[in-house]
Amino acid sequence: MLVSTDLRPNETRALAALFRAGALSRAALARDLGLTRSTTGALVLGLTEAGLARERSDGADDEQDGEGRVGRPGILVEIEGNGGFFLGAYIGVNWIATVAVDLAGAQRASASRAFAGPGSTPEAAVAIIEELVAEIRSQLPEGTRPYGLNVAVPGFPAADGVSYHATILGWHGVNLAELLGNAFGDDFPILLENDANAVAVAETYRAQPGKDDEDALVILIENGVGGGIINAGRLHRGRLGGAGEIGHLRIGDEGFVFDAKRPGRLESYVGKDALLARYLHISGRRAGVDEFVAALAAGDPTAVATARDWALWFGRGLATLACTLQPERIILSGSVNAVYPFVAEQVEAFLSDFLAEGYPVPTVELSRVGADGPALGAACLLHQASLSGDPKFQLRGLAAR
Amino acid sequence: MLVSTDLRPNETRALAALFRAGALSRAALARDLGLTRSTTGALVLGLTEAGLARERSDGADDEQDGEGRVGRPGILVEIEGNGGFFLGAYIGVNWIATVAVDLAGAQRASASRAFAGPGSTPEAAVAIIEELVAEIRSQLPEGTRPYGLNVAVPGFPAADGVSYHATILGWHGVNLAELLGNAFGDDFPILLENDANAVAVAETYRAQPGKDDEDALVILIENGVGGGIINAGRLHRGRLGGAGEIGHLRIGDEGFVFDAKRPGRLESYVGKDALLARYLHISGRRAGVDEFVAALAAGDPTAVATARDWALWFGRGLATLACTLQPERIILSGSVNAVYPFVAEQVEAFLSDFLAEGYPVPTVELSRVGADGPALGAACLLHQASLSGDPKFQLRGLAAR
DNA sequence: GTAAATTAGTATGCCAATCAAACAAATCAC
DNA sequence: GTGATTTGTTTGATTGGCATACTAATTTAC
Repeated sequence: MLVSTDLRPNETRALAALFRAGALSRAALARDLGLTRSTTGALVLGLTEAGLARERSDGADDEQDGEGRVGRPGILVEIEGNGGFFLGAYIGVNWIATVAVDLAGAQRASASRAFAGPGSTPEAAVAIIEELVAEIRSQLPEGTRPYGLNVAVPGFPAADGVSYHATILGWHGVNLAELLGNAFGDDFPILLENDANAVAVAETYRAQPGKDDEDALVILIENGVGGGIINAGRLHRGRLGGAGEIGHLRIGDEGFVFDAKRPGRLESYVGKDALLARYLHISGRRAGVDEFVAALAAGDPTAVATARDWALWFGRGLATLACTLQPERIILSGSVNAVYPFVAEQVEAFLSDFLAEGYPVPTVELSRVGADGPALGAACLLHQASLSGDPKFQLRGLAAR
Repeated sequence: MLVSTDLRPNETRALAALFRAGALSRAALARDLGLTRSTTGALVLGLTEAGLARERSDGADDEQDGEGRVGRPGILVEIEGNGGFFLGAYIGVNWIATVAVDLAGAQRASASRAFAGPGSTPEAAVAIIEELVAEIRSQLPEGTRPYGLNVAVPGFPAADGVSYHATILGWHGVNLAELLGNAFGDDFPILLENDANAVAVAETYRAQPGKDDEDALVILIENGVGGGIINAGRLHRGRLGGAGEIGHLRIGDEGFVFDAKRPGRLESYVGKDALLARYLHISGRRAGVDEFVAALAAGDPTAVATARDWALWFGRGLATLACTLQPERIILSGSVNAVYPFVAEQVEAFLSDFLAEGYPVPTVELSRVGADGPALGAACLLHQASLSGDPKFQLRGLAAR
């Protein structure tokens, strides 16, 4: 009879090692885990029987630099994606999205729906998530049960750590965990995560095979400026998940848009509103981002001047953050990304000028993940928790008993 | 025959659990580790025989809220401090210090010596460390071999990750790891750590029993302003250990002391030089920190005005950092601490004003560890690595074979 | 005061995870 | 080809951990 069984510690460790490396021979895995080849052979046998790993058939052993090495070549073992699924969701201002990530870390299903965030109730959002989760679950192989659902929200828990504030949605003191718990019962564990944090994970989680200790800063620029911090491959949350709220970074005295209570903040210089307000101020033209970018591309001097001002403050902010956090990469996301290519040189020159000699200059890159970012990152966080051996997200496999 | 043997994974996990909790009964330890009581009993027997744990005799079971609980009371087991030692050193501008921390996390030995940092060679510093290490080793029980030496340095590795820059000592491109390796051979592993990072660890490592997931920001204020970031109880290093270099945070346009290349930085407003320069500007008096504090205590209006200006910019900087990192505690260290009590209210009012509603306000505290901070923190980092199961710092015990 | 309930610690037998050692298989170097 | 090297598997032995008892020490109920 086939039953679902919890994985033993070394099985989880083996999967984590396979995930890190992409694929490994049994012998290489044994070295990685500090076990003997015989033990590892048995381990891999157990994992394949449980449907969590498989021998790689395709393309032979191309990725491993096996060519030129003496001795019998190994058979690469990799994670079987269908071994498990992790759900992520995003409650945005305009839409709600859900995705499923498989055990191999690949996105396997997604579904989304328009949602008029401000003005809608949390209950309405949860109802939509419930429907979308049913939809993506139907896209997954028969009989699979996800390991959890992580919901990215544009807000933060209050000081009590439970009730959520999502100002941008007009929600205050909402117990989202309870609402979601009511909807999904005890099917699987449910988590909540700030959306900017989730995007940061989506942008960096396993961005390069074999590299899982990245230091990165992901910056989201819309009207507000938010961000997420990745330290050694792990999300830096801070006390309530609010670390990375760099919009309030005070870099000057006023700002392009003035805020009496908190003047001089980063977002009042580099946010979307701020950029367009500056353009209005210089050119007298009221434009959207697309129009502004078109003017910039056409060489309109007022647009160029606006972009230069913007780049100056943006560079200031990045330099400050680079000193404080010393990331390897800074990744930009949001609609203002369309402007960045026009000022990349200026910003990066400012950045490296500002940093002390010998200080590593981070690269500045544009987002790779698209609109699915928050939901994808939320799912990746579950994937990470499962492979790190967190007992709450303990992996399971099918075993003959 | 007694031989030294590596600990098995569960033995290390048990020690880590004992360290977190201070002391646990075998039954409580079993629950913590997810093992049965019988297994845990055997585990504890092994640890006590290996000289790494012991039953607590003193003061009975006071700390555990054992009173009023039904059932047979447990016998508390705690770490035997003599089970192992971790060495930390600090190369300062004026002195070199070394300390030893035992397996229970207690400081057990220290020795220091004056050192004219700028002008001295790295070789001279290493020679002094060698002597001081011999000195503190002689203070430890016979025959103990430390698990490692971690040296806190006022500098950072270059982009190559190896050669060190310590501008304040006048050292550039020094391969400290090699020099230390030559001095100590393969006696034990040797690490290097930035001094501000080490202080951050010293201030937070096991500050409260049972709490090991603190989010804190430690700020060092001398002429320069540096710092270290603790995220969930772990040091946030950034790419080369330079995270927390908040002195370059740009919070204004100029500064109390002007720096043409990087104007408006935090340290040009709140560093010791900046504070005293401001005082000179307002009062016309050239003073040291002690004199300034005396004037402040005496109610000298120019000193009060200076402190108010200082508090304003300091509050700005703290608010910015609190948003970015969301720490639970901000801990201040350095000679300027003497000024802080006079402006604590202003700074903290500014801080909570600036933070958004619902945002947790960090507490601001003054340093608890003294001059030994950097060396102590360096040693604590080794302690942490050992108990976290890092194979490089694998704990060992004596066992009959 | 005594009995019942509860929890801690230990002893015993069993299972299974791991190892060490040996062997067969597949490749490279010559 | 032959030898060297590395992989994967088999075998038997070891041991780490569990379930299940059992005894010990304390609180609660009566």
